[in-house]
Amino acid sequence: MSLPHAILIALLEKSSSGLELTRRFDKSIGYFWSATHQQIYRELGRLEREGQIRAIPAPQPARGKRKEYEVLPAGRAELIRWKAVQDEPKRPRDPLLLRLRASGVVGTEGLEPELRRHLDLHRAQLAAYQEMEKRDFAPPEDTERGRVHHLVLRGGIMMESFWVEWLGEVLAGLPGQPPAGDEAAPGVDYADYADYADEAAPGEGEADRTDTG
Amino acid sequence: MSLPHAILIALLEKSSSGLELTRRFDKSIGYFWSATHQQIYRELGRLEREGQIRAIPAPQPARGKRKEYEVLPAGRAELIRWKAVQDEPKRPRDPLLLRLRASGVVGTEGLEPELRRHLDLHRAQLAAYQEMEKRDFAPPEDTERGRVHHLVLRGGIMMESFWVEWLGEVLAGLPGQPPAGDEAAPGVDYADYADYADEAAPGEGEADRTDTG
DNA sequence: CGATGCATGTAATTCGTTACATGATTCG
DNA sequence: CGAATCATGTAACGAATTACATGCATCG
Repeated sequence: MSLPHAILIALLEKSSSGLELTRRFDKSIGYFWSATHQQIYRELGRLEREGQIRAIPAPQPARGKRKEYEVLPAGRAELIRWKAVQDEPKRPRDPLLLRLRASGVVGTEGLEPELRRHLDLHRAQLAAYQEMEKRDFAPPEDTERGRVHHLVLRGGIMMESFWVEWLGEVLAGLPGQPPAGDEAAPGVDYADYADYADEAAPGEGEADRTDTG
Repeated sequence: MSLPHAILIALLEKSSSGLELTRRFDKSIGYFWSATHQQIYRELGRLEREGQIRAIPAPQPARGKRKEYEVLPAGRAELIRWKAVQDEPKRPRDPLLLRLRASGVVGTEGLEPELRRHLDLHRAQLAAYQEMEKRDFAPPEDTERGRVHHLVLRGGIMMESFWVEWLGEVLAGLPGQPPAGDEAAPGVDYADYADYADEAAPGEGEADRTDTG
C-alpha cells in the first residue's frame, strides 16, 4: 500500500495538479512506481479528506478546473513514519518468465518474437536511462536529493541491464535444439524431472524427510 | 491475469492437489510467480468449472479430503494460446525504491538498516539459487524442459545479482555525507531540481539522439 | 455555437491479501 | 476420546485495471 506515499513524495518534490501528477508518474517517478490518473484522483481525494494534503485555494474553483495540491505537515509526518517501515521484498510476478516456463511443457513456438520484442524495449529503456544519467548527473553530486535521485536512476539502469543480459542469454539458449538428439532424451522421465526441480529446496539440506522419498 | 496459467503449467509438470500446489508455489514456480492457497483454491474451482482441469475421481470424495487435479485438453490448448500472447513489460512497483526516493525529501534516517536487511535477504536468495544451479543443472542440458528451467533459474540468479549489486552501491553512496559541505549546496534550488529531473524525458530529444545502444 | 482537447472525476470488475471456518487424519 | 495437524474451503476488504461520464477552454 504505497501509492499515497508515492503521491506525497511527488507533491513534496513539487506541488502539482492531478493531471500533472499523472504526467510525472509517466516519467521519473513512474519508472519505479506507476499509477493511472484514476488511481491518482482517488488517492488525492482520500489524502485531502485525511488532512495530509490540501488543494491550494483558487480564485474560482469549479468542476473541470485545474486544482493544485500541496503537502500539509501531517502528510510529511506520515511519509517520515512510513519511510522507516520494514517490509519483505516481494516475489516478482512476471508473465514473460511464466511464458518461458510454459515452453517447457507446451513448446517454444511463438515465444521467440515476444522475447525479441521485450529485448528491444529494454534496450531502448536502458539507453534512455543512460542518456538521463549522462545529462543530469555529473560526478560530484552536491545535494542529498541529487545523490538519491542518481542512486534511484542507477537502479533503473542496472535493472534494465539485467533484462537485456538475461533475454540475450535466453535467446541464445532457447532455439538451440539439442545438438544431435531428440526431444526426449534417454533415461529422463518428464514427471520425475518436474518433481526433482520442484523439490530441490534451497536451504533445507539437513532435514531428511522420510515420507516423500 | 496469469495465475490460472501458472496453475496450468504447474499441473502439466505434475498433477497435484491444492495444498501440493501451494507448496510448489513456495518453491520453484513461486520464485517468479507467487500465490497463496486461497488464490489457488479459487482458481482451481474456476478452472474446473470451465473444463480446463478436472479432479481425478476419488473412491470416497469428501470435504476435507485430498483432491488431485489434472489438466484437460482444453486447458492445454488455452495455455498454448496464452503462451504466444503479446503483452507489455510492467513497470516495477517497489516500495524500497520509493522509500529511497522519499529520503530525497525527508532525509535518510532509519532507511539504512532496512537496506542492509534487504541486501542480506537477496544475498541469501542468490546463494540458494546458485546452489540449485550447481546441483540440478549440469552443463549438457538434455531435455527441452531442462533447458527452459535452467534459463528461468538463470533469470532468478541474475535478478538477485542485480539487487545485491545495486543495494551495495546504494549503501556505499547513501551515508556518505557531502565531504565537507552542508546539506543545501550553493546555487541549487530544490524545486527546480525536482522539476529538472522530472522533465528530463527519455525519448523526446529527437534533435541529437545519438545512438548509444 | 459546435468541435476538439484538456482536466477531473465515477462505476464496475477483477486480482490479491487477511482473517476465519470446517472436515479429515493421525497419534498419544 | 481429544489435541494437533493436514487439507479444503468462505468471507470481507483493499488495490489495480478498464470503461465511461462530465465540465471547462479555445479556436474556427
